[in-house]
Amino acid sequence: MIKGMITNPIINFFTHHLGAKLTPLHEDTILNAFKKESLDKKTLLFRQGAANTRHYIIEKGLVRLFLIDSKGKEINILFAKENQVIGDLSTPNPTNFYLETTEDSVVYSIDDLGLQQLMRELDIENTFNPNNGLRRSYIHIQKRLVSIISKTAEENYLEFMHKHPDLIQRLPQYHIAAYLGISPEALSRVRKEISKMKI
Amino acid sequence: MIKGMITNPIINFFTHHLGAKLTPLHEDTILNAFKKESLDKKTLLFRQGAANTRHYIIEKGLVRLFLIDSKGKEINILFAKENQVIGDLSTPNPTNFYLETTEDSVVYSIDDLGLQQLMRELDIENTFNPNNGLRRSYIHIQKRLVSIISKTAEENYLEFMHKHPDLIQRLPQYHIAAYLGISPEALSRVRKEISKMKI
DNA sequence: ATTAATTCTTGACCTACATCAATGTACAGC
DNA sequence: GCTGTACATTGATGTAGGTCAAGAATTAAT
Repeated sequence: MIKGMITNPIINFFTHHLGAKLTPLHEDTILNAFKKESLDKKTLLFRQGAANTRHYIIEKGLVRLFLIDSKGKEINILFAKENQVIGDLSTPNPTNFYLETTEDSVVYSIDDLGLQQLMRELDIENTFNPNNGLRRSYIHIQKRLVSIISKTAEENYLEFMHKHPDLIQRLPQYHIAAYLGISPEALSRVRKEISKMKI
Repeated sequence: MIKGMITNPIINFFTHHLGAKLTPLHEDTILNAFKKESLDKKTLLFRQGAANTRHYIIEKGLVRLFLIDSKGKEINILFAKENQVIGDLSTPNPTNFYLETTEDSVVYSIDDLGLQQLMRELDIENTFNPNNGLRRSYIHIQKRLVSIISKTAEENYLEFMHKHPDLIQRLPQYHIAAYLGISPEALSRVRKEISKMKI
């Protein structure tokens, strides 16, 4: 076991997010279950209609989950960066989403069946954990729904800024606009207003 | 075991939603873990700030989970009717929500600790079920977020109508408006347009 | 049945954000 | 270093839905 292994994003996910305690043997089993890939910026990992989409753990880079709405416009559902997990929960059923890198990235992936098998092997399958990832994701998206309904574009952008100052740097503005549910032009104007305020 | 027990909403929840197979002894354990209450319309089950809020299974009636946004306006997060489950996932932490009956209702409730204990006793905690309720709820709210971002009030109302024709009858319009994220006046105008179209 | 309380509708006006089009800016490839 | 492509800004104009206020229609209470 080399030292760097401890901070491997997969191991990190299993220990921190799921609260599992792992033996070196466990770690080995886990690492072997995932597939590692290095990907260029703007690589599509899956597209709408694909079945059995995989779960991805990001080691390096930035990835976005998005869809194309009935008017043909992209909406960003979720971003995932280093040590975060992303995928479509409706897997193995066909997805409505696209998953794409927005930077050169290194990712580990596993399909849903593989993940279930792994969880079973490790005997940490569905620990009915009040703080499990899905529960937190649900709470998060619920808040986002409320924000989009009740707050202005400016308020939502400011909140995004405070929560994700790094993403403001790493993403083009039109991707942030497509996450906030506004047009790129509107975001540009919001930013102008904010910069006025700060002076 | 009387015959009616089979269709008890709690037993129904455990068998259908969780896919558990229950012995009569199990059923007894489950039923004893819940508290039954009969409530008048507009009864508040919990309010914002309350800790350790309970999970509710509705036997009869209709209940809404809502919050009051930063501008003082109510937003309906979720409705639950017969055989449905409702509660706040951040329990046992303090909630941001209010839970209120919109009709005279009969409900069964359990606190989060009790539910976890029950699941452990029944040894059904560890079913890593890809179609579990939370996963479906997440997918549902994700769709709703996209709809609110990308569709018009009219499209969203029509969709609600098709999915929940019964709730259209049972809820006052301002509660539906507060679910769709629009004002009651706007909903009234949307309905007028729709009724024009139908003629 | 009358009255009172809720809920719904309508009109007038307003505002946040969308859309379209043009111009500016900054990187990336050669 | 130039040139093309991607991204951001700005202005002009349109529109969905908000807000406020008044009245109509239901529903509930006595």
